[in-house]
Amino acid sequence: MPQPDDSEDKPVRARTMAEIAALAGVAESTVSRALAGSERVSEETRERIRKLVQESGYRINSRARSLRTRRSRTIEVVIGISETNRQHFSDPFFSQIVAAIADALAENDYDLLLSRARPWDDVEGADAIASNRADGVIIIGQGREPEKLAEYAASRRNVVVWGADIPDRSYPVVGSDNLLGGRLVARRLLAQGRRRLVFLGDIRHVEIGLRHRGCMEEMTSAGAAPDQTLTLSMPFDSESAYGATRELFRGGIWHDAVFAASDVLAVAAMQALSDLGVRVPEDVSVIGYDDIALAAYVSPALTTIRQDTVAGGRALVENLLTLLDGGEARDAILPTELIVRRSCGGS
Amino acid sequence: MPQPDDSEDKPVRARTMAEIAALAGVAESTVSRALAGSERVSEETRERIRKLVQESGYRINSRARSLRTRRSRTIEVVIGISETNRQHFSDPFFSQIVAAIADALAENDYDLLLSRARPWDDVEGADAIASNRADGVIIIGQGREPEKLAEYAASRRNVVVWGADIPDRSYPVVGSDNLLGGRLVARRLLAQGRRRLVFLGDIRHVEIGLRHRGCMEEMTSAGAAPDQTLTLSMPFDSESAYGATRELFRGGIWHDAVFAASDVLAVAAMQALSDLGVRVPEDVSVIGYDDIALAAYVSPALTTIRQDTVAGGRALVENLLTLLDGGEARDAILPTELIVRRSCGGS
DNA sequence: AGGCGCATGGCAATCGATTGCGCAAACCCC
DNA sequence: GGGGTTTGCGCAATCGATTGCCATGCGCCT
Repeated sequence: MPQPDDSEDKPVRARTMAEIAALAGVAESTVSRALAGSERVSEETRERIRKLVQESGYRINSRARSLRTRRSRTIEVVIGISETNRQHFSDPFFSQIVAAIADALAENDYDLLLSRARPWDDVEGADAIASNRADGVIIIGQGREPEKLAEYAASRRNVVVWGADIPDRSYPVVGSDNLLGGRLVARRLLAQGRRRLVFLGDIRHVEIGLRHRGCMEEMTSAGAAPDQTLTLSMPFDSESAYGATRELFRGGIWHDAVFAASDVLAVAAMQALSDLGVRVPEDVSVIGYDDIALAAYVSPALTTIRQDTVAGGRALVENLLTLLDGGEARDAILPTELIVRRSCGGS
Repeated sequence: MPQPDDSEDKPVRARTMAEIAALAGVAESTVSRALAGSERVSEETRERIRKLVQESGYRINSRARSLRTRRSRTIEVVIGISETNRQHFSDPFFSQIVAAIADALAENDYDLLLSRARPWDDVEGADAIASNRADGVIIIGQGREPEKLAEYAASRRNVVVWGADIPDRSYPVVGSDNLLGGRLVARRLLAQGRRRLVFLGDIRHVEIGLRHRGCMEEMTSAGAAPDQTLTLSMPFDSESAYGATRELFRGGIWHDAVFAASDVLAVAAMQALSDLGVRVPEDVSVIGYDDIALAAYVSPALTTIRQDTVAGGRALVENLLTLLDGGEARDAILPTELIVRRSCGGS
């Protein structure tokens, strides 16, 4: 018969700070301070408590903690692009930037809450949606209704946005120079002698609109007749781009260049061209936007505008934490660079 | 001079339930019940409170709520694959499945917390890591140390895992049949007359190991000499796969097929082959695993084993919620299917 | 020996919402 | 009009950690 045993190796599970306190023979407040590393508790006591915590597998209850401290060390990330559904989160560009944000947050000991809805879309659902769950919000993309975003952000000092530096915004932004990006694309295509462009993407999205405008302005000022340019509006998915491209080129090759608003669209367009026997880049040049990881690995490799997601994620997080700290955020327009690869005749 | 105005259109901001209660002239408890839709509060009062909540822009403080209710309606998602860093979250496969999980959770009004560390990696950092922040945990991938995962999960009833049905596990799994997947790949390659295979991937990962084993077994039982097969171990990133493939084929084409543990690796391998002037699929067949969105759009289109992320995400969430509800989870081995495309000579 | 100061640690209020229990008003019936 | 039910609400404890302020004990100085 096993005798009751009070030896030290018995692993006592502790669930609350009070239990740890009892174990250590001190008050709850002391445990709290010890765990916070306060100088008010002697090094010796701190060490004893730390050990107890280890052994008992105790974990601070972060809900109670953040109720009291009014901070949760959690940041909410919202993909603002999609109007109809959330699936576009699976676009590699978005997941790359979310990953970058996650890493930057982790370095600062923050957690990342992936939001299921844009906070300014007032849900009519009778319930009051719970909130106060994150200390700050990072919004990816200004979407098609920047006014709503601006209104939402106007009353808060804990919102930063990945997007473009547009007028009337009420929040700090980090992003690439979309106008310049569009220009760079146009210049490259013009240098190649291409003039009959197809633009793929929904220009109602602020950033896409700017890319489009930059490209158009440059084309026009170079003397290309605007009516040689076709703009195909479409959502952010491969299927749409594939279908539209195929439809367009089915009758023959009149256009000689495709500028897609994102790499995902560009890759799908190239596939459509390939399926139709149209050669890239000989017959048609294709340029994308984002420089997702796979861009370099498709065949032909995709020429694209690089958006530095790692730098972007870091800048977003830094700005947000600065804001939360009472400081001022600094907008960051990241270097915007054309990466020339085979799809437009590069090496 | 603006006169003080008490008209009803003055938007009173309320921050706590107590304030709403004061506004409505009832007790806090009544507000709580009203918002919860309790029958204990008259429809009339409920309506009045609802209206007040709307006008005042009040949001329930979810921290206080979940402290009290002991549920947060939040699920933590952990990418268990990477041993060294977290960057692999940007692998399209992982982001697809995270997206699917996010959607399934949203349908059930749960939030998704993206974790920065695997909970069983005991951080030696002196601080007790906060916890109790999610009601349940979804782990993607069993990683290279399934025992640790098993130990972690053994003591809880709120963990589900995307992975393989291996012995000694202590948690429900959802996943594809990796062994069968490997077999299907081998059969296809054998049918094509390919016998000199290269396997790309880290077989220490449980799932990868099974894919590898299935493939090997099938090859061997078909009489292919095992020593004709080369296994290249590597992490989950494009660069490694590109480099290793290039290195291997630089000297000439001896192997006639590549089976990569993931599509990302496969695409990179194809790029390396293409850069070396090796033709796919004429000289070398390439098959991947996952069927990420881009697989159909690379050129040549990638043959691969499809993992249904949408069904998987849904199954994971359903199982987890069932567990949380006190029910029993049902392991789900999803249909495992070879999608034949050009990269192995398909249409 | 008395007094002062510092180092440690405990008390209790607090964060905001939830909920078991009990009370009061209203309504019914006889 | 009185007793018994409903119906609708309020009281107060509770979830677990944090923190301002006070209390205790000890060493040290004069």
